[in-house]
Amino acid sequence: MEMNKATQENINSWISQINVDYKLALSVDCVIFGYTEADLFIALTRCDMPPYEGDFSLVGDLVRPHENLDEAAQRILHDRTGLPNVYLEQVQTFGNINRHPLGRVVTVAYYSLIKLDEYYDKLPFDDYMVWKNIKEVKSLAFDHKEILDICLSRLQKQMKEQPVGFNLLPKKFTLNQLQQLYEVVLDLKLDKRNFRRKLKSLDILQDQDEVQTDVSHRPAKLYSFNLAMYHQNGIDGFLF
Amino acid sequence: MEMNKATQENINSWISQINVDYKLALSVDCVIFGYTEADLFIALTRCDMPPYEGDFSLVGDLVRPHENLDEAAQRILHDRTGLPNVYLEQVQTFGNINRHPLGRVVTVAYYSLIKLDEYYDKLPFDDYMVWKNIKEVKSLAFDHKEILDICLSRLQKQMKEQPVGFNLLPKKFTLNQLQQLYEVVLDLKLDKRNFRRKLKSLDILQDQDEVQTDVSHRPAKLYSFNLAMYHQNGIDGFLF
DNA sequence: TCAAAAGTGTTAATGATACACCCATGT
DNA sequence: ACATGGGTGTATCATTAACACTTTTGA
Repeated sequence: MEMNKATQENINSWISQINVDYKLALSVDCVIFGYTEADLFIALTRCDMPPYEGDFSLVGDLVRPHENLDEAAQRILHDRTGLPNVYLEQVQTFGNINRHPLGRVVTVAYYSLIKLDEYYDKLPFDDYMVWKNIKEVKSLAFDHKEILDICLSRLQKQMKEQPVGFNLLPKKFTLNQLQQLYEVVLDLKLDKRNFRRKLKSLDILQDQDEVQTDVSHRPAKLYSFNLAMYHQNGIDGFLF
Repeated sequence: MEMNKATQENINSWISQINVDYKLALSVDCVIFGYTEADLFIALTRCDMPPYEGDFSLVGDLVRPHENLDEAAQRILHDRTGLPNVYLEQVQTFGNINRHPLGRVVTVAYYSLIKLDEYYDKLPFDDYMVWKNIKEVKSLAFDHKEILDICLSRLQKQMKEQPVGFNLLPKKFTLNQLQQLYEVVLDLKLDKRNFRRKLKSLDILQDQDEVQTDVSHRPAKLYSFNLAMYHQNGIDGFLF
C-alpha cells in the first residue's frame, strides 16, 4: 500500500498556508423545537431563493468572523425569538457539495428547545417566522428536511438519556404534562403509575407545594426540575 | 422583546449573497483509533507550526472544493494509512475563533477505527505518523486534546450502544479478545461468564469452527461478527 | 505433570411491565 | 350528582450481578 506523501503537508503543518482558493461559506442552521398543549412544533421561515421559493426552511445565518459557532447559534436564536439563553446543542455538520444553490455552504446544525407555554405571548408570528406542528412538515428547502429528521432523532435520544425535556415545559408543571411530553416527543405510550414511580425513584423533581388553578377537575400538584438534585444522584440514563 | 429584523436577510434568503469577506478555512481532523494487544492507540503526527512546534497533533487536512465532508475524511484516512473504507463517524465541529494560529479554521472532527492487528505490517511508521498509546497522550497541539477527549467519549458511548468495536478487532477473534476490547476501551472490568451469556443472547456472532493456533494453552474458538444477524435481531443497545 | 487460559450454571437482587380503582375538584 | 382528570400498590416477569471450578492444550 502506498502513501500519499503530498498530504504530509497539511493544515496542521507550518508549510501550508490557508489557501484562499478554498472558498466556502459557513452557516449555522437551528432546528428550534417548541412544545405546547401536547404538540411539538418547529420554527420555520419562508424561503425566497430559487429553486426553493415558497418552501419553508430552517432558521439559519452565516457565521460571522468574530463569533464562535455556539455564539452564532445563540445570536440567531435570540434574533429570531427574542429569548436569551435558549437551550442549544450542536448536532451535526452538513457539507455536501451541492446542498446550497449559491455555492459551497457548509452548515453546522443545532437543535434548540423553547418553552412555548411560557413564552407564547412574546414570540413573533409573522411572515418570517411560523411555528409548524412537526407532524405536518413533509418537506423543506435545501437539505433541511434531512437536518430536521436527524435533529429530531437526536432530541429523542437525548430525551431518553438526559433531562433535556424540561426545557420544553414551563418551570412548574404537573406530572401528567411531563408524561405527555415524553409520549409526544418519543411517540409512545407510557403507563401512568410506572412513569410516576420512575420519576420518584430518580429524585430530581422538587415539589412546589402548589396546585393547578383554573382547571375544572381536581387540580394536580406542580413540580419543577431540580438540576442540583439531578447532579447529586449521578444518574446517567433516564430510559423511557 | 425586540426582533432583529436585519437577520431576516440571511443565508437562506435570496437577497443575501455569499459574502466573501467571511473568509475561513474548513478542515477535517481525524481521531484514528487503533487497537492491538489490549491497548488502545491513536495515530498522531508531529506538528511544526509555531507555537506548537514539536507537539503532536491529530491527522487532518483542508476540505477540498470538490469533496463532501465524509469524502475528505476518507481521503485523509486513506492517504495516511493506505487503507480503503475505514470505519468513520462524524463527531463534532470545532470553530472557536482562535483555535488555529493561521486564522479562522473551522474543523469537523471524525473518529475512525482501525484493526491494527490485521494491518500492522502495512501501516507506515515514520516521522509523520506515530501510534501512541492513548494513556500516554497528555497534551496535543491546537485544541486537539479536547477533540481527542470528546471523540474518545463518543467512541465509548457508541461501544455501549452499537457493534462498532468489531472494527478494532481482526475478522476472527476469540471471546476473550472481545471482552478485553470492551474492558480496555470502556475502562472497566467485566465478568467472563456474564459477558459470554450476554453475547450468546445477542446472537450476533458466527462460530467460525476454528480455533487459535500458536498458543501454549488450550486454544480458544474463533468467532466473527455477523452484521446480518445483528440487523435481524433488531437490537438497539448493547449495554455493558 | 504443570502452567495457562478456555469454558461453563446457579442464585439473588434489581428493575421493568401490566393492570384497576378511589379521590378531589368544578360545574 | 356527575364529569374529569389526579393519584395510588401489587404481582409477575426479565435482566443483571455475583461467584468458582473443571477442561483442554502445549511445553
